[in-house]
Amino acid sequence: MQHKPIQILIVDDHPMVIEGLKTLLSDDDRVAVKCHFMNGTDTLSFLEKDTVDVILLDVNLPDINGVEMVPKILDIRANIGIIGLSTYSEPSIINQMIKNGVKGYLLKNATADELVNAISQVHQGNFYFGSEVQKILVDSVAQEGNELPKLTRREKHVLTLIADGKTTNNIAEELFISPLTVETHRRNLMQKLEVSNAASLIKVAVEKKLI
Amino acid sequence: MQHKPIQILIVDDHPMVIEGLKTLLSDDDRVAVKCHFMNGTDTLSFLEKDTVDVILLDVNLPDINGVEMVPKILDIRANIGIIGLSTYSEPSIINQMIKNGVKGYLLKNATADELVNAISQVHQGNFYFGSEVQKILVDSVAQEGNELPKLTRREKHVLTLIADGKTTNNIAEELFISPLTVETHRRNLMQKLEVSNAASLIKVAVEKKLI
DNA sequence: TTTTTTCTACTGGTTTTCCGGTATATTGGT
DNA sequence: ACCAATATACCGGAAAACCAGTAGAAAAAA
Repeated sequence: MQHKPIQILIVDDHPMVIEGLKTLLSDDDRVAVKCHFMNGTDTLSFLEKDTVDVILLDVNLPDINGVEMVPKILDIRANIGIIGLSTYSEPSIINQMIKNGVKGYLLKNATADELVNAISQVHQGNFYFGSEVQKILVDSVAQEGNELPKLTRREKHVLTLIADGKTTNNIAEELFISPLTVETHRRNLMQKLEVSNAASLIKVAVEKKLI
Repeated sequence: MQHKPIQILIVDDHPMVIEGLKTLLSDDDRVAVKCHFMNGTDTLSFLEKDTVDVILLDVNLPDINGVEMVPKILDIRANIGIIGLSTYSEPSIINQMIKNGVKGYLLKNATADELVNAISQVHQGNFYFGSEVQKILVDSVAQEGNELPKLTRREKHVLTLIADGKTTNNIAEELFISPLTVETHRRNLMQKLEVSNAASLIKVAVEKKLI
């Protein structure tokens, strides 16, 4: 006996991607695209009234960030499976998405097979991640412990001022504190980020997106 | 009398985008998608034997960069209209593409209307750029003159070593030159990028994508 | 082949950063 | 009220960076 098709909701602001997904999924009768939305708010208000089994969620929406969408969706319908979709594989975003509760993640170069696979796996309560995405997950496990150190508010502030080319004295004047204090902050920053001068301090700060 | 439909070639490595484009264009009988390829080499070898009127060309291909594809295509078939396609609007890429000879550029959030419009305009020998893309073009004209200073090969090298936290002496050893020379390079770098210390040097270098 | 740019190198001096510590208010959370 | 984290501040000294100016080789462009 034939199962009832898995109801799909597509959220993506690119018409061509929406149409593409619909076409790719139309050949397979295990899935059925119920509807689509091109922004976050419409999606959420739809979910208040109606539901689906699996959501294909683009991370780059015009109104609400995809990462923020996930908990909002799960808040309304806890048992919807969410599959993240994006063009490029940015480790930080993928990690965030997974933390927030997506069950799958695909890049947009996924094939129809991968798509249907992901959907049915996620619908059964399993996880499914595309091969590139898996590679990223492995990498991020490998460098576990390399978590970015937490900087205090003051340190972040001083950091940006250093990046602006201000000297210790400049910064001290600007913050109405002693230059010696500023230096202490700078030294703590360098220690936390494991560097030995301001130049590489800025480099790793940019790399770790602290600026 | 009905015109012969404009023959289209799609080049994109995302199956869902290909299908989406085909679907979006299928409603309009002024255009006809002849075929598609998912990489640059296949595209070029096709063009050796056959041709089309307009190419929809993704800038992110697995093998050949989209920017480099443009002259290669025009080299084979000078009178094909090329429309660039990308997800995000990066000014430098768009400028490069235009320099290389694309007649249109769209972001992937384009609607079916925009697509068909762009295609027919380009086919008639005109230009067509999406609204976001136009904004970028205007911006890049507005800040003309703010061109990034040209760094010499040596300067770039020194710059990266500074970013790695190396001191003047370290760099001198590594390059087998006098520390005084390295310092001269550093000073020239700071002058060219209009900063007064290594920290902000790195910051602007990153901003201007020199690292 | 000239001319220009780039790479190299120096003198001499000032400023700033960096390092090893130490230490006390202040604030935030439980 | 208490403890941890944060922000504050200091000393003394070494190291490195920064500034202003000059200038000769080498390489690239005209």
